[in-house]
Amino acid sequence: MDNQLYIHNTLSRRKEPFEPINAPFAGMYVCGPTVYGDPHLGHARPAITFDLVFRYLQHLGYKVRYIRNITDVGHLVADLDEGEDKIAVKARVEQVEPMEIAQYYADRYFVYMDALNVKRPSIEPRASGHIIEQILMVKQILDAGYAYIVNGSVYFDVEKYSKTYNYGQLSGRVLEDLMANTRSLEGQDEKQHPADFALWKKAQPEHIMRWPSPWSDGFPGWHLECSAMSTKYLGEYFDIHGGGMDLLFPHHESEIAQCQAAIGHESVKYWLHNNMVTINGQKMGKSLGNFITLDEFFTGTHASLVQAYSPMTIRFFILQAHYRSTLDFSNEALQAAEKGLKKLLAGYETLGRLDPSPPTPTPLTGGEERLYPSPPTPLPGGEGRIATIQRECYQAMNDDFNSPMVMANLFESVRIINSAADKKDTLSSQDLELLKQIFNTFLFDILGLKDEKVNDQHELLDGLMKLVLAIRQKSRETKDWGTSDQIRDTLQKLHISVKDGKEGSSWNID
RNA sequence: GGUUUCGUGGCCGAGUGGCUAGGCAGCGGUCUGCAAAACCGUCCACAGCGGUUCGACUCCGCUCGAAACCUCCA
Repeated sequence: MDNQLYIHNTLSRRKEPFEPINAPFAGMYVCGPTVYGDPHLGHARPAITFDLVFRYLQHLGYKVRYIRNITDVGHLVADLDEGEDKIAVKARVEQVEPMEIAQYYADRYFVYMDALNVKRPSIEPRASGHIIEQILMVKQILDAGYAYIVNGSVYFDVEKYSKTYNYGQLSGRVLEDLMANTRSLEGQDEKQHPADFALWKKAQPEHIMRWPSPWSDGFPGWHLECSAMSTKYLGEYFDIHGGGMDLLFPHHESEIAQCQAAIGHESVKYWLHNNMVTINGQKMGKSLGNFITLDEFFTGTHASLVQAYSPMTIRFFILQAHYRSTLDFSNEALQAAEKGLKKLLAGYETLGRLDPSPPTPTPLTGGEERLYPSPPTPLPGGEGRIATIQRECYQAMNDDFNSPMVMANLFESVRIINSAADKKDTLSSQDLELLKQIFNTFLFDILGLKDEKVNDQHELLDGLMKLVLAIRQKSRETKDWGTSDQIRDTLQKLHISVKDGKEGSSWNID
């Protein structure tokens, strides 16, 4: 069995064996949110994707330091006033401190990511808290000769850089093409070359967010924070850098250039990029205004939503697609996710109630008349069948985190569990143990899904329900269907479903 | 225009050179006081046209269509 984890490296555009630089330690940096708006479905995708990576690496025994930044300095806005800070714009509109806005939305982000059962990263550094490190890196790049100063701003010299290094190695871009296709605002621009980008930007008088530097009172450039903070916390060469595909160019390309220029060598071994969530075939994003916030999903308060969808439904929905594929939003797809998740969780509950079958002779299969007793042959599959599922789950995860394949295997497990519950299949105590282990490992620990209805009152509720169902059972035995149905209907109104089976009634919170 | 990628059944989505992905929905059964759930069976597929091959949905080429990036965006 191949235990090697393979991950798709955007740099090489192929799957490569994951070999940490400094095992058993592994370092991972992921581009986090710019906190100037409520988190939407698009934010959930990278958070959950790299949560999956984080969880699996930990499961494999790596000691992972996972860094996800909070961008609270803001980026330049091109379509508004030149050189203005995104967060500053919003702050003026709402008449509050810019950092207050950042704090508010950062808090919101944490709350919604917690709801999605996304584990908190090891460190969540803020750009505003690392101005010194960023200034230091600008100096390093200046010293190395790959930047120039104009009117208090510092720009990265892409043209010079590309004479020695390959600017475009990540995105497959060619500098000449970038030249030919960047056509706007060249006259008033301070840049020597259209492809150059800011490392430090002098603040305009109305610009609120600003810090002193050797060059001007200003703010760091678009791409610098990630280079500075990843280097600070993970070192000059680390394992994984992740983010959305939309960040590939120019953000990540520029990060590579910055680190190369400042440090003198590559800084990232594996680049991972998650694909976009689409809506009607288009990217769901801030700029298009077609995003649906997580809050709107959880409460069902958005014109496009026919109902509310729970955090775990959203998580399931995202994990049922491979992270490098686009994922199309629709109510139908989310409802399918909701039902699928429910089925998996119900399967796990059923598993907990199953008694191991004694080693019985082969049950009557086929129904043909038998002239003599059949020998006690092992059942089809037997214990190897469960072990195969477990192995395939690992193979799926090892194949670039193929969560949809893991889910398919879990559904196969549910089918087996339900068959056993229906007495159409038998499972040994070892089978049951292994199944429990598979669910705990893959469904709960690695995929990070959980049963949302479990709460502190569970024991009390359980006791009450046993009582209620015992009373109902009595009424059923006397064929008092009126009482029996009254109990069931009333419980249903409280969102508790009662199901009558051969072995008595069971209940479930919807 | 350039770069990157994609086009799978009613919907969402895996995957592979020859063997059922899976979920949801549909249909037919079993079970059941009724219901729900579950189980069994079943329908619907690989954009189009060429090429390579004993054989392609899977490789190659072209055509058509779509997306992301080239400006802040997860």
